[in-house]
Parts: sequence; C-alpha cells; structure tokens
Amino acid sequence: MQPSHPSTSAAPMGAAARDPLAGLNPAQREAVLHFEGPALVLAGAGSGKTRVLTTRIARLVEHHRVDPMQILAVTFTNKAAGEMRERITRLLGYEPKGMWAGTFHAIGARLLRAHAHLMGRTPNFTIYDEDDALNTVKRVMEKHGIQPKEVAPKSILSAISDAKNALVSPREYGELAMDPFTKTVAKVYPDLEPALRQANAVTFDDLLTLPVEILRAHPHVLAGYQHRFRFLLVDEYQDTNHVQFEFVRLLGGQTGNVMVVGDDDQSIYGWRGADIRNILDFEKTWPGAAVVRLEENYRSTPNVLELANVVIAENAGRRGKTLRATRPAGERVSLVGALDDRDEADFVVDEIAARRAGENRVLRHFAILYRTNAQSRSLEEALRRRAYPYRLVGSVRFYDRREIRDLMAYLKLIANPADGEAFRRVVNVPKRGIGDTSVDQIAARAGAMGIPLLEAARSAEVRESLRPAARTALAEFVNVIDKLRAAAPNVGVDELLRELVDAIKYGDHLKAEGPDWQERGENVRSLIDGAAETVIEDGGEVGLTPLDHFLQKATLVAGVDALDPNADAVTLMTMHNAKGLEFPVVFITGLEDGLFPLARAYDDPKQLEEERRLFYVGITRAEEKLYITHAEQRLRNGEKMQSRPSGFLDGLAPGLFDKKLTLKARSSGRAFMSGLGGGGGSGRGERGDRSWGSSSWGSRSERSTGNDRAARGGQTGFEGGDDFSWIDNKPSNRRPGTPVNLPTSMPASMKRRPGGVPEQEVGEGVALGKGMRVRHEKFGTGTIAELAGSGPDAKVRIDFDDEEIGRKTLVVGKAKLEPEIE
DNA sequence: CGTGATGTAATTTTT
DNA sequence: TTACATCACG
Repeated sequence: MQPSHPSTSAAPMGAAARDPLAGLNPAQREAVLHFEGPALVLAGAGSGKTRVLTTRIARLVEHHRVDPMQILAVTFTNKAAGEMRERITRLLGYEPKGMWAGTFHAIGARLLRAHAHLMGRTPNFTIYDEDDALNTVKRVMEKHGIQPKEVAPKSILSAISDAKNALVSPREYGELAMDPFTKTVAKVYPDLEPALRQANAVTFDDLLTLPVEILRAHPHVLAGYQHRFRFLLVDEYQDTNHVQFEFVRLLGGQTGNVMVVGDDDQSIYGWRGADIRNILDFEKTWPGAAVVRLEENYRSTPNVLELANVVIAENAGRRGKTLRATRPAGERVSLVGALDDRDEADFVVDEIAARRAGENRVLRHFAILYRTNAQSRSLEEALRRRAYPYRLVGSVRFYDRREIRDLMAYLKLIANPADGEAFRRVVNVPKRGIGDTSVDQIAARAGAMGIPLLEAARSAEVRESLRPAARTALAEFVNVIDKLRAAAPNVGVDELLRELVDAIKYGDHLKAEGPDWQERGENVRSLIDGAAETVIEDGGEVGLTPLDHFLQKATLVAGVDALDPNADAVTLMTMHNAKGLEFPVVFITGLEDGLFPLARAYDDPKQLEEERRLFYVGITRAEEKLYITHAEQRLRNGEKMQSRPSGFLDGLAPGLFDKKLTLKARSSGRAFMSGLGGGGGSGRGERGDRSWGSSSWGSRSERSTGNDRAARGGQTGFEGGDDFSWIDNKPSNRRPGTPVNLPTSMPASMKRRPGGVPEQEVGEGVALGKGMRVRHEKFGTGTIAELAGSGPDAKVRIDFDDEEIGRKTLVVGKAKLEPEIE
C-alpha cells in the first residue's frame, strides 16, 4: 500500500510516525530492516531512498538500541544532511544527538580539525577556495619559473586535484609523469603542500585526502573511529571518487556495517573523479553484501518515466534497472522547438503564466533546468520582464561577490594569521597605498624567513624597505587585524563584522568604488545577518570559536544549500544542481547538439554517456509535467550560433512526445524543424555553417561571411556545396528545406560527432590535423601539436616557429588561422 | 601607486 | 559578452 500522495520529500504520513514500516514496499522494507553487514541499495530516481535511509537510522536507534553517536551518515549536500536530521528527529520524537551527518567534505573537515597537528596544521586552519588554491599554485609556478602563458595554472591545479582525488602522492606522480605537461605538474605538486602548510591552509581536496592519510598512518586513530562509527550510511554513492571510497573502506572495515545508496544511472560527476565502479563493484569490496533494488517510482507520471527509461537504455555498462510507475498517467511530455534562446525563454515563461492561472499552481512548482550556467541569462531576463520572482542556484554565488569575499578574507586572516592569500587580498582593501611592489617586498621577506606574511609585515626590516606612506599604512593595517583578533574570541561573528566594517570604513570604500554601492551594502548587511544566525544555530562546538565555524560553513556551502524552500519563486539551475530535487513542472532547456550534450563530449563515449545520465537526472526531476525545449539559434559568446536538436532526441519514438513549435519558430518557416523526431538528420549539414564563417580561410574574398548569411534570412545551407563533396556521408549538398530523413532505428547518436568526420573541420571546410602547418595573423607560422574538441569550440595547440611565441593554445572559432601557403 | 585604455582569450558541470 | 592581463600615463 502506497501513500496517497507519495513524494520523496513529503513528510511521512501520520501512520508512519506510529509504525515506521507502514507504507513501505517490500524492497524498501528489506532495506530498512537490514541491520548489520554491508548493503547496497540501488535506488532509482524517486524511489523513496531518503525515506529508506531515515527510517533505517530511526530503526537502528529505536529498535536495535544503537547510540546515535555510533552513526555516520554521508550526504551529498549540507542541506540534505539537515533534512535527514530533521526527518529522523520527527521519526524518533527526539534529536539523534551525537550522530554525524554531512557531506564528505564537512565530515573530513571535522575529522581534520580534531587531528590537525598530525598534518602540520592547527585546528583553526583555513579552507582555501578555488581562487586561493589557484593563486597558491601560481606562486609555486613562479618559483619554478614556469610561465602561466605556457601552462595554464588552472590546468595544473586541476591535474593536481585529480591526483589528490585518486590518492596519488606527489612522489608517485613524479614517477608516472612522462609528457611535458605532467612533468610540469610534477614540479609544482610537491611544493604545494609545504606552501599550504605554511599558510595553515588546506584545499577542498585536502579535506578528503588528509583525513585518509591520517587514518592510514595512525592505526590507533583509525581504530578509534572504527569503534565509534559502528554504522556508516552513504547517500549518492555513485558519485564518490577514490578518496571517498577509501575513506568509507577504512572506517567501515572493521564492522562492515556499511550501507550505500545510489543509482549508477545518475552518476554525473565523473569529471570530478567520481568512479562509477565504486557502485558497480560494491560487492567485490564488501563480499556478502545485501543488494536491494528500489525500482518503484513514486515521483513521476508514467509518461515522464517512459521517456527516462528509453533515454537511459541507450547507455551501456549499467547495472540495469527499470523504473516502474506507480502514479496514474498524466500529461505527455512536450518537446518544443523555439527560434532562438530568447524565444525559448519567452515560451517557458508564458507556459508558467498559463499554468499558474489555469491550474492553481504557485511559482515554487516550476523549475527551469539547463546544461550550463550561461544559459540562465535569457531565462532570467524573460522572468524579469514578467516580474516573476526566481531563485537562481549556483552561477554567482553569494560568497563569490567581491564585497563578501573582501570581508570574508578579513575574517579568514583574523581567524588564521598565517593565511597568506587572505593577507594579499585585503592588505590594500580599501586602498591604502600598499601596492604590488610593497606586497612583493613583504612576501620576499616572509619567504626568506619562513614566516607568514602578516608576521613579516611587522618586522622592522620590511618596514624600512617600504616608502614612508606605505610604512604607516601597513602599520595601521596590522593594527586593525590585531585589534579584531583580540576581540574575536569574545564576540559574535556579526559583531566582529560590524567592528571590521567600521574600522576599515568599508562603507566609504564601496561608495568610492561604484554606483552599485547600495546593493553591495545590502549584501554586506545580509552577511552580517547570516553571521548572527549562524552563531545561534551552531551554538559553538568544542574548542572552536564561532568564527572558525562560520568560516567553514561559508566555504563549504553549496548552491542548493542556500535554497529557501518557502520562497514562492521559479527555480533556475543546472541539472547538476538539481540532483536529488523534484518539482511538479520541469523545463529542460537547450537540448541542442554541442550544448547538451556538450560538443567536447562527442570525443569520448564515456563522456557522452555521462551527459546522457545528466539528461536522465533532469527528466526524472519532473513529477507531473515535463517540457523539453531547444532553439534553432542561440547567442553564444555574443555570437549567433545555429544549432540542431540534440542527438539525445534522435530516434526517440514520436509517441513519447507532444511536439510543437513556438509561434515565432512556426512563422519563421524554417526547414530545420521538420527534422524533429523523424528527420533528425535534416540539420546535419548545418553544422559546418554556423555563423563563424568569418574565421574561415582562403575564401573570404569569394564568399559572404556568416553574418551576411544570417541576414539573408537564415539560408544557412551550403551554397557552395561543391566545396564539401569531400565530406563523405554528409548531406552537405542538400539544400535547406530538403529534409533528409534518417532511419529512426538508428538512435545511436553516440556514434555521431557533430562534424561527422574524424578530423576537425574549420571554417568552411578545411580540415585541421596534427602536424599541419598553419599561419596566424599575429603569431606567424607554426605546426599543430594537439587538437581537442570539435566545432568552433575546438582547441588547437600550436608550436609557433617564432621562439618568442612558442606554444600557444587557441580556439579554432576565434583565432584567425590560415593554412600556410608555400 | 593608481588609473584607464587596449587587446586577448575564453566560455561545463561543483564540494 | 566579459574577464583578465598588460601597458602607458598621471
């Protein structure tokens, strides 16, 4: 018997409060009743896994008399952890005191604080965000004389991040490094840890790796935790990476009481090192594991589920599972073609308006999902035109705003005087006349003496080397920090912030900075308000100041954590952010080749499968009504780009959708739409003719540019068709308006790359390849060393003949490249 | 030291 | 479109 309105996020019915097992299906019941030993719960989307997790924990406590202190629950977001706590509290009638629940990162941070000294830190260490970490990397690179032009600091950082997530030490990395790039990384990697140590800081990744290092190197510490955490539960297990796997393996190794819950079809973080094998091979790691499959879906209508099942069935290498609907049939899924992104956005908002008026819906019921954050823009504009409130997840996070980052950096420096990145960020904010030259002086001194920047700033030696103005300014700065440091242990973070803002006259600074000072001042106020709340919420945990708590929380918040569930507003976010959420009405926008799936995913079947899983995640967010939209033309980087409907839509039975066009798309009378469903191939030829004709070579004089073409009413076909006869298997000579139908039995869009050819085509049909000689307008001639991606977004690495210029990475669509003429 | 102008490259997803 | 780096100038 199922609850009448089953919804995974809805509170259990009253009956459930009396008998927790009531209303569970057999599979759910089996999972809940599981007591000791390893267990894998394969939970399809919307199958009630949160309920299973919370009910089981409640049962452990109530029925098996397990002390909540012995339970460790890992969730994917902080918000999920909070909700889990609440639900357990409701089930038990009291709080599960002592239970640890949180993300891997939050739990890692907690563990690390307790044993910071083992890793050369103190408990008040700073968690460096992406920016801080990047700056640290840049500094290490500088030390080694590695030019940021030659190797992007970002790629070095991300290579190191990958290594850390795979638990590859600097030493091992050095041994494995073969090619020039990894060898460069191998130079930087070993120096990163000492630099972080010096600043009493850690990176995000360190929150996972350092705890594992501690547990590995200190058996008594490990034994302590193994004893303490008799029961481990891990949610979203399909998205764990190697360190996280190892963390779980270590902690659960003694008892084997590890229950993981996940869905291999929803694994979408491979790019972050998540290893889908963790879930696929669970029984190998934990022999004798119980396996429970939750396949009954309580969330979505059969129409939505059918689409989800069909889409995901394309993927190979699944554990295999089919969602069964329990809800009555509802509306069909709508597939909508729009003219451009603005038209698409207007359609979405109009539809929201109509449904709100006609169906007794509130804005909170609607979610608009997309692949990339950049897509939010046109949607936001459309919503603003209608004055609909919306909440935007991700994108520009609150803590990413400049004014917030400034103040946070001050707080970081106050909490951890060794934090060099914080020092650099704020020493000249507001402007004090301490510029780069002065900071370099201080840094040089600090480096030589092996002391933190703030310490160096106190030394007489450093001061003498500065000009008088900078000297006094620096003294004043140090004073402010010292004063606030002294106050920190005794006052709340909000009070501290007020004093800080006052001491540095931050309000004046904002006014001097620009006309938006009022809005930014508002943000500062919000920060202070938030700080006040945090203090109350956490109540201060053993040995840590409220400030330390606040900083950690702020650093580890995810976009969704900040979602206010009560606000009546439309929700906008990426599909990644939507994981675990659900909405009555969902729009998935931008279903276009090159955007979703992203162009680069075509290179690699693995990536393409991950994109498809992401699509699956998006689809399964919908409870009642799902819209899928795509646009023929989209503004990308300020440039109009033609697109064809996503390959994900190819070959799907027409019966799955309700297809339509927006008014504008209809009246424009484009041929491309005829390709919807049956004729997915009709747009194929358009790939080569986006409006980047201007970057083409050798033909500009004879040919109109792409822009001209667009102006001619979108006749974007291959007018000069003969040029393309070399492209095999491409309907390139076909005129627009003469759709070519592909057999619908060939849904293997995986196999189709946008270009349709193994080599990169550029401009109007010249193939680029490794080893090819090209000429750049500015850089002269060179040889192509590497080629990555496809379409105009493809990147080429070119070794230029001019030694001064050397190796450069260019974007094909942007760089003015020509073949070398000899 | 601070600034404004200029050019250049990049645009995936996030704890 | 926009972020960022670099450079010349005040």
